[in-house]
Amino acid sequence: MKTISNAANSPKHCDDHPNLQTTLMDIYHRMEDAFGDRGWWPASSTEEIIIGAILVQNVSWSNTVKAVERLNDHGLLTFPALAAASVDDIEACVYSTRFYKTKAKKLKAFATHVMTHHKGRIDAMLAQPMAPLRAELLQIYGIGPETADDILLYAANQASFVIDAYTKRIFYRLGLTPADISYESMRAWFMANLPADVSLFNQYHALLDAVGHHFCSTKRPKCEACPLRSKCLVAQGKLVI
DNA sequence: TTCCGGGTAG
DNA sequence: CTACCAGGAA
Repeated sequence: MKTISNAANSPKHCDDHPNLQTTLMDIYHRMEDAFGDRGWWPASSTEEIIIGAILVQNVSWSNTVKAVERLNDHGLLTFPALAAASVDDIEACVYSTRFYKTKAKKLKAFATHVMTHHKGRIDAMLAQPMAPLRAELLQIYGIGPETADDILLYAANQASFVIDAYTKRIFYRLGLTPADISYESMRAWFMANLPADVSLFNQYHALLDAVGHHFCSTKRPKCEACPLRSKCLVAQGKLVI
């Protein structure tokens, strides 16, 4: 069994529910033994991570990659360039992302925000403390809670736990959270019961995505091969879906 | 709640 | 051929 960072192994900031932390780390290690290092977020710059996070909203990763590459080919993979570009030109680059008109508006809105409020310096914007930065991100058109946490974790390297549809589905099936839990409640639950470690949160979300994508599908989950089968109510026939 | 509305894996 | 994808706005 692999070991992770020291911070992730020491129950420093979360001694209210030591048993729950043990459970969450057990789940983590079972997934890591199965998938190894996922290496999220695959991108070569901070700006590319943010642009990709917006484009991938409810869109497949393969279609997102096409759009990022086209933006790069047209010199639009920076916020100064996006802020100056026409919406029509951006739309042409991100056509592969299903809601391409909405995506183009979102990219331009974020780029304009960085230019207007931070003189184009994304690094300065991301250097703010987590709470005010998260609040600022949520006020930008096109940035909801999941994308804000993607940006905080993968672009700003701050320990904000990302919740997505896979996370909710897997933990409901594990019997650890309600089916209708809110985004903010579930994020707070993870962050209250795990050490605030960027590498741990990064890997944890990436591993949940892998389990969700490969095993824990909405219908016909592949429980027999799932690394979490021994902890899961569905795999043990105790929960019908 | 509904709209958005390309692309591909199965 | 259908299902559904690293969501968010109105």
